[in-house]
Amino acid sequence: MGHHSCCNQQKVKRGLWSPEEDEKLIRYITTHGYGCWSEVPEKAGLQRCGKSCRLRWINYLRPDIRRGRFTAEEEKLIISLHAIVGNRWAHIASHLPGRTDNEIKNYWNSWIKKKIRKPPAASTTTSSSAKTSPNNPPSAACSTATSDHVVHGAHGHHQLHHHQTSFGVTAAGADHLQLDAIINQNLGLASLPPKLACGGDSPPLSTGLPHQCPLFMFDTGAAVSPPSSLIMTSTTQMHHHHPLIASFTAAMADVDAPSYLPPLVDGMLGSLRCAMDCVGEDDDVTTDHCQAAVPAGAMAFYGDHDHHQKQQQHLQQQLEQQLGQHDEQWDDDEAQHLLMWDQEVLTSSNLEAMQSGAHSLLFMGPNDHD
DNA sequence: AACATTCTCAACCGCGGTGAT
DNA sequence: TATCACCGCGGTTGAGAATGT
Repeated sequence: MGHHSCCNQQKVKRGLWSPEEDEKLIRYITTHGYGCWSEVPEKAGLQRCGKSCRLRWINYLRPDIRRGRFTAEEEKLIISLHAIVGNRWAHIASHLPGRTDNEIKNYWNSWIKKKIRKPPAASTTTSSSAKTSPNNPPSAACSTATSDHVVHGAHGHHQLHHHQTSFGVTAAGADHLQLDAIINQNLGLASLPPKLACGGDSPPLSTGLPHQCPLFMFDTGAAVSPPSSLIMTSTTQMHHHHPLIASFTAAMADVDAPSYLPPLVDGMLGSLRCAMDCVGEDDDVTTDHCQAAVPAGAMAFYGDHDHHQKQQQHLQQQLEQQLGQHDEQWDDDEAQHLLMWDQEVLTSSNLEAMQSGAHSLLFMGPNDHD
């Protein structure tokens, strides 16, 4: 194992930090700040590299660090955010004040490890045999899969696979979407068709998890064929009590701070502004109508949108053609809640343009801001 | 009690992005 | 434009703690 390029010097200490070292670092940072980490070790009298000092400060010594177990709300937020941004721990951590990316990453990895270790047969049994140590996330401890399906994104199609492989096999070469699928399975979601996985007719879960699934995400394309991902947000089961709402309402209120938003929607700020304007202008649309929010920072707006019915029907056909490579019937009630990408009127041609030009498509609930 | 196994989490590594020169 | 140094991030490791046998 080599050393950092910044710490090739002799006498650079490695390994666990001693209380004395911590004290030196804290004293230095609190009096001088940390403008240049490479200078910190020398000025603080530490035989560490700057990188190590930075890590120690950020992950452990920061005064605003929040330690202790993750709350249920934090867990839900992590799950939802991970479904959107994947292993972008720093992004996820930015939504959890006082938590570090390292902490979240460790938490997630240990959780996933537990899931992978579970034999497939266990997924059809009750959770009574699951370890219920306080270390286990509730959602993991109560993960009684109700499905034998795993959703994979592959080569332009989303597919349902009967669960014939162990989690270990599935996860071994998996990207985060596959892991999501595993998780979703364990949340009892994957038994539904992907496009309806969050649908209003999904039965309440008996897992103790909120029965309103905030979102469902699946990969529809190979890397060379955008969109690389689609996020389907349910409407009927989302409501404003979801913990994500508060988080992203705050984000919406500060759309000039794009760094707050995950990159997935960095390019969507125009749409979001438009959506916010819509809320402001339409008296019939209250915050209670902003029933859905996904971690990507999008919102679904509810309201009277009869005049969009034809557009939606047309969109439905398009989606059925382009997305519906499987047998399930499109649910009209669900279709009611599918729209819409920008302030543009949706046509088959601009839908195609959207799909060819966008890295990701985010379908939100119907709005009527045109 | 002793040993084995599993879990937790702090720390390290290497890569990519960015800004200065 | 190329190079370099630095920073931040995600992946990984490994020591110690906790738990199981």
